[in-house]
Amino acid sequence: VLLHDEVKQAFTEHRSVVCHDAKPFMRSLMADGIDLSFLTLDTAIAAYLINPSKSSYSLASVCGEFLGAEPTGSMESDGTFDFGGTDISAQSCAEAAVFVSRLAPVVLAGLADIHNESLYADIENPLVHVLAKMESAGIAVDTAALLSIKDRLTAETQELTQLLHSIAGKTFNVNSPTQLREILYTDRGLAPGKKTKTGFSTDAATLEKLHDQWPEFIGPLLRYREVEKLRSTYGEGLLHEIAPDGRIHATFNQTVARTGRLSSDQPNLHNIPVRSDEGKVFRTAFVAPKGCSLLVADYNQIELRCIAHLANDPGLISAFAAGEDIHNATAARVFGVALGEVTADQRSKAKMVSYGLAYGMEAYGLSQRLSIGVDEASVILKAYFEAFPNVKKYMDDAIVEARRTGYTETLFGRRRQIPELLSDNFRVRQAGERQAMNAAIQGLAADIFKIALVRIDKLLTEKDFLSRVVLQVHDEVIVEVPDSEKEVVGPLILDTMRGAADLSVPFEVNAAWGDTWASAKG
DNA sequence: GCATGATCC
DNA sequence: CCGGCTGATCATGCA
Repeated sequence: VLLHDEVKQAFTEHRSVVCHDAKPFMRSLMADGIDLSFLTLDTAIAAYLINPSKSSYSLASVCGEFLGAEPTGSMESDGTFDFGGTDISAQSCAEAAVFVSRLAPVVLAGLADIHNESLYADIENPLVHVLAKMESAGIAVDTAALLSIKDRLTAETQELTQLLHSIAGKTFNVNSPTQLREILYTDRGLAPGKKTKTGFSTDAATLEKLHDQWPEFIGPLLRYREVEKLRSTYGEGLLHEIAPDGRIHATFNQTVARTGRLSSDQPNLHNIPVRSDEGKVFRTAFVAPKGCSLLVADYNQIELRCIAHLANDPGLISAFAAGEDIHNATAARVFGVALGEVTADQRSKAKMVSYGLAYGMEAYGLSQRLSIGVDEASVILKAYFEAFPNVKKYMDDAIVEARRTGYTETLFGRRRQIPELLSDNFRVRQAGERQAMNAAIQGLAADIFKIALVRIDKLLTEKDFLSRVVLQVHDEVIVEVPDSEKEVVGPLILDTMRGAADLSVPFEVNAAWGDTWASAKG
């Protein structure tokens, strides 16, 4: 049995630690006051860079792929360090260690083959420690505020349930699409919209179309859906995740998203509502502790800027360089009007096209977003590509190149294989084309953001600031800053984010201070 | 365990 | 003509 001090010495003084999925382990050691800061290789993350599309990066599956053999140990590690381990766990840990040591040179060679050494060493590897610290810090939550939000929502769902039962003339489970189908399409005899695998759809888009045929029922039903989602996922869900220290410690996954982005679970803090005022209130429950403020800093239009750079499109580049309202500038070009003559409708359409671009948009998707016909959407899309011809060329080239090589690559060398491009199935192939257009864009944004995160942490650590990054949402960081450090730390963070990469367009970073995540968001 | 429908970027 | 937007996570119902 190892003593604490020996463990501490081993992990803190050994200059080269190789590990498979180091973060949970790091976080567990952190709780015991041990800082594993000399990670040199995480074989799970290396395997992810080599192919980010796998469904699992467990030690067994990675060994199976790279070594053709798997550990036999029955105990799968939960990543925590067990000071009082049994003989059985000691045996399987030892076996796992042997496998990791065999794996290391193989995945290193794999990284070298695809020229990912610096992507790994400069970005992904240091990020492990940064994320472990972020998870371990967690974000402070105002439990009372969260409870009162949840109670209000619960009361409203109960009222709405009563109302819907009385209008339908019977009691039923409002959460059941099956029972809703019966009421809408059988009892009431509404003309069904689109179908799902199991029957007629009852999703929000379908209900909106049916609204005028039975407004007194569908109105409250849509409202119920909205409120119930907020109550269950965010009200109940977040309350369950508050740790004894009054903070939420989510997990940030580094090997899940195929584009290179991070994901968050337990709980997912990447989809806390922001669009509706009603949902946004949950952000008031994420707070700064006494004596601190939250700095919320996010990249403005980072994906569009990536497109401008990658496509080398003069129109987009000059609009960004001039600091113009990008949707207004886009609309002016697309609809052929002067900057001052753009209507709200034109701007909103241009905005939707811009959002869709990063998703590998086609006319159908745009038509759904804008609630217009596919033919009208095609006209807008055509006008867009005529106004920004390099963007069109970039998208076409991305597909051709991905089909030729089998993968796409970001500026920093992050790869994503797209075998779907060779599928016989039209639908699958077209999904592959969208991925080919999207991957280098979203992936580059992810690379840049990860660089910023690593640099921000390095800066705060090296200069012994008490400020710490507590949350990250794709293009946004939330930093808990003691009031005494606000003046110094604020500008440092913004400068770091702006300087994370050197593209042909400048980065713009929006920043706001607040006592809660909500008040910080303009 | 899969399907549906919600949230976010 | 097909048939549906990138990437995620979670709650709930239903077989």
